[in-house]
Amino acid sequence: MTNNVSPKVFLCSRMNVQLEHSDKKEAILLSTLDLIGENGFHGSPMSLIAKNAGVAAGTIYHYFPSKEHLIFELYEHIASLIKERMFKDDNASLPYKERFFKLWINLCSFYIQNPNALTFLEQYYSSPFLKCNPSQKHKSFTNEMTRFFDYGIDNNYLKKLDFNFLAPVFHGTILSTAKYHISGRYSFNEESLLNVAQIIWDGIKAHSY
Amino acid sequence: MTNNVSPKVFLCSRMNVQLEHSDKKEAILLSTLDLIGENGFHGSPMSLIAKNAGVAAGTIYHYFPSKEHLIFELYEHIASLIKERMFKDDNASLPYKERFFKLWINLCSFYIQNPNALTFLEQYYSSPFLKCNPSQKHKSFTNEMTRFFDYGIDNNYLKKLDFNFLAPVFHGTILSTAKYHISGRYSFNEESLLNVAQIIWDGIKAHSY
Amino acid sequence: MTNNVSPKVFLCSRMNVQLEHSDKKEAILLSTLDLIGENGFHGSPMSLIAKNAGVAAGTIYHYFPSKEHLIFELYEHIASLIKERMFKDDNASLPYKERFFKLWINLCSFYIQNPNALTFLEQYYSSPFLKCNPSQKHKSFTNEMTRFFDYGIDNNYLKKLDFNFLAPVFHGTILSTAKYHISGRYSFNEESLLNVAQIIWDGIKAHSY
Amino acid sequence: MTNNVSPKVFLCSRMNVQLEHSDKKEAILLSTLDLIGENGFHGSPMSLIAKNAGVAAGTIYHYFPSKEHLIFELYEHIASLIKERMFKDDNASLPYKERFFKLWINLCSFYIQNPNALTFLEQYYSSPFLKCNPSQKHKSFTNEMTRFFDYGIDNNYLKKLDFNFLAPVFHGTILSTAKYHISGRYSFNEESLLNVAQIIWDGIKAHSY
DNA sequence: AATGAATGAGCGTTCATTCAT
DNA sequence: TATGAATGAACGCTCATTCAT
Repeated sequence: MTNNVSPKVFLCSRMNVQLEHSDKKEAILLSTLDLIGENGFHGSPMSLIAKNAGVAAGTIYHYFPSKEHLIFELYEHIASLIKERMFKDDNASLPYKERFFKLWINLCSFYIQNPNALTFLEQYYSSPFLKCNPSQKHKSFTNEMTRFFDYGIDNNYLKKLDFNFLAPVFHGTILSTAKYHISGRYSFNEESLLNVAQIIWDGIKAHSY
Repeated sequence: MTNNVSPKVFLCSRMNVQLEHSDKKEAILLSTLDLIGENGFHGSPMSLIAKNAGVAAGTIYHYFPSKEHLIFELYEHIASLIKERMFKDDNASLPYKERFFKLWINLCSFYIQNPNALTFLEQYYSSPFLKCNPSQKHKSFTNEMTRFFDYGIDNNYLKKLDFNFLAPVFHGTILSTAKYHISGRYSFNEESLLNVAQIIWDGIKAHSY
Repeated sequence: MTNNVSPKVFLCSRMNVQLEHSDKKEAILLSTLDLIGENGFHGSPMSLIAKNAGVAAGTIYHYFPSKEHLIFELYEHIASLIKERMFKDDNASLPYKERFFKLWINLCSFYIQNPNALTFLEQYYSSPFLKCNPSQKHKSFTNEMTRFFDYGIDNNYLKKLDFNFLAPVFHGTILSTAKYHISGRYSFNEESLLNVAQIIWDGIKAHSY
Repeated sequence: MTNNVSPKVFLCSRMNVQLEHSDKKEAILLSTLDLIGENGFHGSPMSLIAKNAGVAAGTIYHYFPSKEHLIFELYEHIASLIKERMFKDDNASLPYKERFFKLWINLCSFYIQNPNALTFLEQYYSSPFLKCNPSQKHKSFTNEMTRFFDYGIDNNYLKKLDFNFLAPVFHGTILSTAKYHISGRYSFNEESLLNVAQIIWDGIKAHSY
């Protein structure tokens, strides 16, 4: 992995971009991410989030109308971050294969560097939260991916595969790989991540390619 | 999908094998699965599990010493079921590729037919539950998969890939595909599942194959 | 102390006298005494009393209409036992001083040999149980003591003291001494018990005596 | 008795010394004392303690981490109070006999004026609470008494008696007398209390005295 | 007579949220 | 804006008691 900044600092510094209007709000979001990442929703009462953020419990309610909204807003932040990080050095002029590897590695590295973000997302997706919120951020992310895969198919880099086949393959392998790493079962480095991405690439690349 | 029995009945009928000594215990486990599948751990208080199972709250504690144990036991049941279902028609004398497709489809179909089981497992794995229990069932499942992949590599059906690369690819795509289906974003049928499995197969099969 | 039979066996054997019509009832009473002596009322659920007695929970209700009645009946047993033990070798023809020491030592020894009985009584008296039950056994015991003290006063062995002054002095020192012993703060033997009784005797004996 | 202030007000006013930082905390402690005094630990659920104190159930947990801690803190308060009250007008320059009577009467009066405190202590000592906490307060109280008795023996006011004989005699008679009074069997006034104390004094005073 | 599964009211405790300051 | 004491509904769990067998 090229980025060796510590996960929390990294995430924090990115958040500053959007949060600079209030140190407290940022502190609350980070505290929430930390705690949920470590202990899950169960283990993250508002009182602890407040304490961990260095604010009073009531203060959280100046920034977020409820715990549910706080979590939703954190989700949106992380979703933004993910999109930004994933496509940060993407460029349509690069070779397509290289772009694919970049995207795959970027996202997987992000999860590995920010395990709390991954844990949070897993909890978020497997909770009743999502059911009411078909987040705009998520759609935007999906659109970007659709465009990328369509481009690959249209230009004969990829097999003619439905996006709905490609998406789970792409994202599912990334998630599982990152979770494998985080769980400690295997420690991936850049080379081994490339090996996994290569499997996926071999699976989706056009035969002629 | 060939099996069109409703998920709950299916799961129930399999469970009978191990639970026939008590209708109540079975009802409690099924109620737990239903509720956690629908509402998560949060949304499944013991009182509701009891009500949903048609028993009194205290009755649960005749069968399970605590909510944690109830959930763990449910996990073990589902893990057993998964292993059984996945390998149910596997046979070393079949062509390796066919075996691979069978395994992939079996597991993915199980999740699709038992969405509550999938949701439950997702919650279970992303909770603090697993951290203390490196379940025997899970190890046994992993061993079986290791053997299957080793066999494929040794006999030159698969590329020489580390099991730690294969496992996330295999399981990650299955999970994501099933979740895609369950979320309603795309409705997979047997043919489309085969298409996804084909992607993975293309990614891992030996070049010579 | 002359009696060196183990406390439980002793208590048990005495109870047989009154309980021989049913081993189960006896077992339940003894189990109750044991558990309450060890763990208090809190720590003695009916289920545990049953288990400890080797019977089913429901069986207790064949012998006792409720936990409260069970405890009351146990109280009555112990109260009987105490009276019997205390006056067991009393005899109006013995020297009065000797009789006093015998009574004092008999009761104190009983408590020391049956710490569970003492604990039980302490709990019983400091519970809301007594408030409704001005037990007949207790009155009978009190009557006997009144007679003994009146006799001492009438015959000029004792100062002319109100029974209501003598009773707390007599019983209070016995209870405190036994509790001191049981708590382990000091290990009384027959000689040291006599020393304590001597203090009381010195306090109540007639000046002329 | 010289002090005829009502028990609760008296106890309350003394507690103010240590509790003035919070009316609620004081109210909770007093409510606990009242209820346990009346109904025992059993009959004093947190919900009732809260209601009786005029606070919400959850509020108790701002002041005490658990019911066990609440009870322990109440014990410590009462133990402090007892020591303070008992020795409040003691003075080494007074005649020893007078000091003895003062101490005996002070303690007995305290119990009589604060029957809930006595009931509470009885319950506390006969519960599994004490077993883990050989309270500092208790030791300090014991030390003070040891010093007092040693002084009496060294100066030939008292017989040469082991402290372990004197302590149960002293405390046992006080407890029993106060309980006799509280139970309503006999109504002690200052004179009759002195009569009881005189019995003890006659029992322990040096022959030469 | 004896069982023990089943009950459900009630317990100690937690925590999202409010509001007086 | 910020606090944190206060709230009370809801939780996981216990246990005296009942009753079909």
